[in-house]
Amino acid sequence: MKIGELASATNVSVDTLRYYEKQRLLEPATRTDNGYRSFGEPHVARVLFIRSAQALGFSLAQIVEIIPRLAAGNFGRREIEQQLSAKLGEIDAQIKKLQIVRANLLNTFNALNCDPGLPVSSAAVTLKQPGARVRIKGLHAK
Amino acid sequence: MKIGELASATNVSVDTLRYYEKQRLLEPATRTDNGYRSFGEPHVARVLFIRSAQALGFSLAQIVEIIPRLAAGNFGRREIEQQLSAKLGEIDAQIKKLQIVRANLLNTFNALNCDPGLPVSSAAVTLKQPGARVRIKGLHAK
DNA sequence: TTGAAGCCTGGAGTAGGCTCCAGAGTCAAA
DNA sequence: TTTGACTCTGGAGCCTACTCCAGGCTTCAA
Repeated sequence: MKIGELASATNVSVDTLRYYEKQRLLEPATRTDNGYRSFGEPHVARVLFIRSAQALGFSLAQIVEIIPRLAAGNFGRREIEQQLSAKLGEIDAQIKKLQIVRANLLNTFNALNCDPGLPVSSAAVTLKQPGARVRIKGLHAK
Repeated sequence: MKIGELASATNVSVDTLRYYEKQRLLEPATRTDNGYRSFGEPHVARVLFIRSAQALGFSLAQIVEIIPRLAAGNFGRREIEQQLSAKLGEIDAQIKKLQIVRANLLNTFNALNCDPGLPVSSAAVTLKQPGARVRIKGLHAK
């Protein structure tokens, strides 16, 4: 199939597919006489694999590293488990970080609601990391 | 104080401080005879404000927009509330997204643990968006 | 035959927030 | 006086994952 067909089959743009090829995420397609790329079913599977791995939070750099080892078959369950569990840890850390930001934001918000409407001029917010109280100078929480 | 001192006081690199000045996040420092920048306490407060706002998830572009209005005092509580609440929504959306990714990852992981250790060769993972079951072909969840 | 759609290549641009560099001047301590 | 730390400027580079472009060839339907 031609690149446009692969694009439709995978819902990935032709530009992106050429980019994947250049990044060695896809094996170079064979070429027809006119120089057009010719892809097969394995390419469809590969693109879907790439997209799924991305959805799991893996970067293209990580994926490009995993692929040849999968292909060679020397990628044991234990290794896959390690990669997945490392990724799980990263995601949990990221969620935790966002939750801290969220809590900080909420504190700022609450401080705002409880305060008399002072003029905001040289406002300065100071935060401490985990679940910190937020002070807004000039709008200050007492 | 010199730029290195401001850097120490705020725990922000000199490069970053010059970058902030260039981006108009910091008022241009006055200069001493030798051309060195000279900062004062307000600059410390400003840098801390910038970092705190960043910690709350605001981009520098958003911060640079907020600052002059804060300085001018024409930034009402309602407007601040709107900005904060919009940001809260963004963060919640981001957390939700990560939780989906996390669930997908966990599914992949579980599928792995329940399966007999088949050789992984042409592995292909397929995902559906929310809380989807994950199949790993060649390692497949039957 | 014509025109549109699709394909090719190499290369540049995008966003965001820095980070690093060269080459030169300044300053303070030993 | 020398050394080393610090400062200055303008500009380039980094990272990720694309996205777009020009200029040119190929294919296909009308």
